[in-house]
Amino acid sequence: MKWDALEEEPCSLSRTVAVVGDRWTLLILRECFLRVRRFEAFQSSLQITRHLLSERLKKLVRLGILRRVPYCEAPKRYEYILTQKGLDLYPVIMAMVHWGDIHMGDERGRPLLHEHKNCGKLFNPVMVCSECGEVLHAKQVHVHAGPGRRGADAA
Amino acid sequence: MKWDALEEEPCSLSRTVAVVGDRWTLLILRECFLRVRRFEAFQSSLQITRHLLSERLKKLVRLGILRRVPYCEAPKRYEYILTQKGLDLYPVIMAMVHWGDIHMGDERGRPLLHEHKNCGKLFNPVMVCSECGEVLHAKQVHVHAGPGRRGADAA
DNA sequence: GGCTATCGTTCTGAAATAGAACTGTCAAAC
DNA sequence: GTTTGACAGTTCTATTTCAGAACGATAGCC
Repeated sequence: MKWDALEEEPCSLSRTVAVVGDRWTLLILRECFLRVRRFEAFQSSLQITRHLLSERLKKLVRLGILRRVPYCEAPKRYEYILTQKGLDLYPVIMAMVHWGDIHMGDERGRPLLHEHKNCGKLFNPVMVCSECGEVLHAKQVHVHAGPGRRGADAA
Repeated sequence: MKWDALEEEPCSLSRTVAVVGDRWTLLILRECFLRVRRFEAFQSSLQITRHLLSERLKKLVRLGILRRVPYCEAPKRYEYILTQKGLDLYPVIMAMVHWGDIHMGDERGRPLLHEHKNCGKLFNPVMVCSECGEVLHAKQVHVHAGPGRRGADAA
């Protein structure tokens, strides 16, 4: 399956995977949420090849997840900054971080701790139902075909 | 960077990416949450090559995300079923589905709708703070180095 | 001029993926 | 008792993608 084909599937997961479903893109987004913004900074902290970094940044800009903003006129230099669409990926990243904290940790403990400024406490991200506020579990969710469904695929 | 190296990074996101950071693995997990369990069923619904499917299933079993359970003695046949570790990936999948619903939709509407059996309503997944219950936004979170941090990388 | 910083592009070999065919086991049908 | 079909993989080759390193462009500073 090609990446472009994924984007056309009648499945929101496929479409999201088409955008962030490769390791470098996810790692680049992690850096974005850690306030990294410049080409050299991404490159040196990720050890990604410059070629791939350039390509991924272009893709993220094209998709409206990052904005390319000049911060220096001469020579022309740009920063890559998350758009609202990009900021909305926060739950995806945090869900992955949390799963890694729980299931892929080592004896030394968590690499990073997250503090919620609103309440001042260290927290875990929890996924809840928008309607009743209860914690979500796969077995309590029933899936229906929606209006955008056409073929056999789903999620 | 090699996949194995990713797993060793002092970063929970890297470690999670090492496991689910490729498109086929994510799509296979989607199918698992939709109750798909057998080799042929994965293959025909995903149009994945048999070779890759075989390899990915092995990897997921090795990592303890799926269990390979015999359902037929002669001939030996197996099903692939989510373990607790696998079920815990539900927030990751749902966060991606929700982002796709919001940002990658088309005019026809959502491909799938999710009903919460507990409250009986169609819902969206929402990520909240485990301590105060408020909705999480990237800008309200402050990141600290944790005990498992060593070098430059983080998330 | 020579040095450094920043942001890329270009090149070549190595690795992963796609696509199709093949293997093996067993049950049921003819 | 031979054929067909379902299931769960493995093997093979061509194509695509990625890694690693070098190269280019632009400008500021000494």
